[in-house]
Amino acid sequence: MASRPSLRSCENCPIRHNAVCAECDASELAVLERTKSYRTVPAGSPLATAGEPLEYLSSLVEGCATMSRTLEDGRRQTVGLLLPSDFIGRPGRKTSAYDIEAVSDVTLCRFERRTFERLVRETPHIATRMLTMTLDELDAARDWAVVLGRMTAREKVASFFVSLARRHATGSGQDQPARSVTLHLPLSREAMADHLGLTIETTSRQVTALRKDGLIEVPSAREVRIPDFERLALEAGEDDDGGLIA
Amino acid sequence: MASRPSLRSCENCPIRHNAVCAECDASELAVLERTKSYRTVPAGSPLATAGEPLEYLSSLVEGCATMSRTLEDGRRQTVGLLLPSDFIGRPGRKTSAYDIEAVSDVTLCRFERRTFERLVRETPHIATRMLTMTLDELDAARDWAVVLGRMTAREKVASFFVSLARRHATGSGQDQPARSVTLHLPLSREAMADHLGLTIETTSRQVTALRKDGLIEVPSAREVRIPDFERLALEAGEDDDGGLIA
DNA sequence: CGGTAGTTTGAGCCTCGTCAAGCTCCGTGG
DNA sequence: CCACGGAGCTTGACGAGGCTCAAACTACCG
Repeated sequence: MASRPSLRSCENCPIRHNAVCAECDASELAVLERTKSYRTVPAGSPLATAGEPLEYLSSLVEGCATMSRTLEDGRRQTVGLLLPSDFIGRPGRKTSAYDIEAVSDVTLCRFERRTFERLVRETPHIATRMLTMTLDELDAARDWAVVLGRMTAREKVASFFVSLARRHATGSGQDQPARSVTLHLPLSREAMADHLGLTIETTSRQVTALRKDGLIEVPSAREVRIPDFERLALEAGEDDDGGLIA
Repeated sequence: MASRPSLRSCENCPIRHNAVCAECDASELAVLERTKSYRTVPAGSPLATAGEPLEYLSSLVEGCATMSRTLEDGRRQTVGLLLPSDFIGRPGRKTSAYDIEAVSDVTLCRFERRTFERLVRETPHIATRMLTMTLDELDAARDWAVVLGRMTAREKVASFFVSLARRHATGSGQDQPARSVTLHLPLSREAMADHLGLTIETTSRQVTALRKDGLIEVPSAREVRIPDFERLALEAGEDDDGGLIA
């Protein structure tokens, strides 16, 4: 959680090979190092507000944030879970379409919006990486729509743990989660509920049910151990290839 | 529905200014004209199958298609409604992530996948347009997640008509639907239900309810007239700016 | 030890899904 | 001209899954 000693150098950056800069060569990195700036914000702070100007575009370096929209009557839906290497903001747009909130202490690698827009225009390696990342996010958003639209509460909760385990694995360079994994939950039950389109009570009940069925262990409210990943993935409505069951 | 007489020329193409080619200049269009080919497919035909190779990337020129995923037990969720100017397929990926099905007779402007990938690499105007369109689709997918996760059946159906009216308006060059609009529904009740994460029965009941409340008129099962767009938008959980109520 | 935020559990209700029947629209054929 | 049949849509009755309201439990912190 603490900042790395030499965060200023792109070479040692923890998200060097996954973020928007992933395809950049040494000379392009040099340009980025001149224009970037870091900012850390404590858990609970807003990083952006729906409809409000967003002056900086950034990569999330450390921590976790949620992207959500809240309706007048208080209903809230999280539309994206932001983890290290994820990009925040949209080049070419002055305002944020969503509320973005740090759910843990967060470190950002920021670029002034106009500067970054120029970088996208003039650096093909950034433009192509940006496109690839956006296409990946689009697939993820559509996959999540299947969860929101068609899955039961139990499947939703199982799907959430499965996707967290997957991102944890790819984040640490594996391409498949190990058979058994222990996850730290970045989200409270309430934030999980907002992500899953459920109430906090239903979410909690389903966590309990999965635990009683031996599909997960819950050492503390913010930790989940998955003893058999494949079995949980099946519970989430997937086949063993990791695709949704055809 | 019938093909335009001179569809071969990009200049008169109905989606010239909205599709992936929108930013191209005359010389770039000339390249596209050499490599593109048209294909028409009848309503009900598959354009792609989840997990199967997709040889051609294309722009939808005329008609309507759905992008969906079906679970083993038959539950289906539509994750995108494809209308003229929408892009089909993902450069850099050999297979389709979703089932894509023509729901009306469809005309496609196609490019062989490898050819198009080269075009994206070598034509900045295509790459930037591709990025803009993908970012727009991402926003649309996230907005739809709010509908799927947090809206009631009534709000879902109202939201669908509202978004159809908006796309109808922007497709015909306005930026706001007129106060009263008549829509042809491209989707059957079943396809609507799959898009909304509802059953066909609930969808039908909510259409009836909106009609009885005077929010819509239903001259035939495939037509909807919206007498007061603002009033329907409010029913869909939006404020008068077209954003979701803050 | 008391206070508070987060979580879990319980009881009852409501919305939406399920199952089933009936209706409308059309095309076909007697 | 009407009987027939099928697909798509609507309507009804009923039940279940998830939401609401409420209370109790836990962990953490002053």
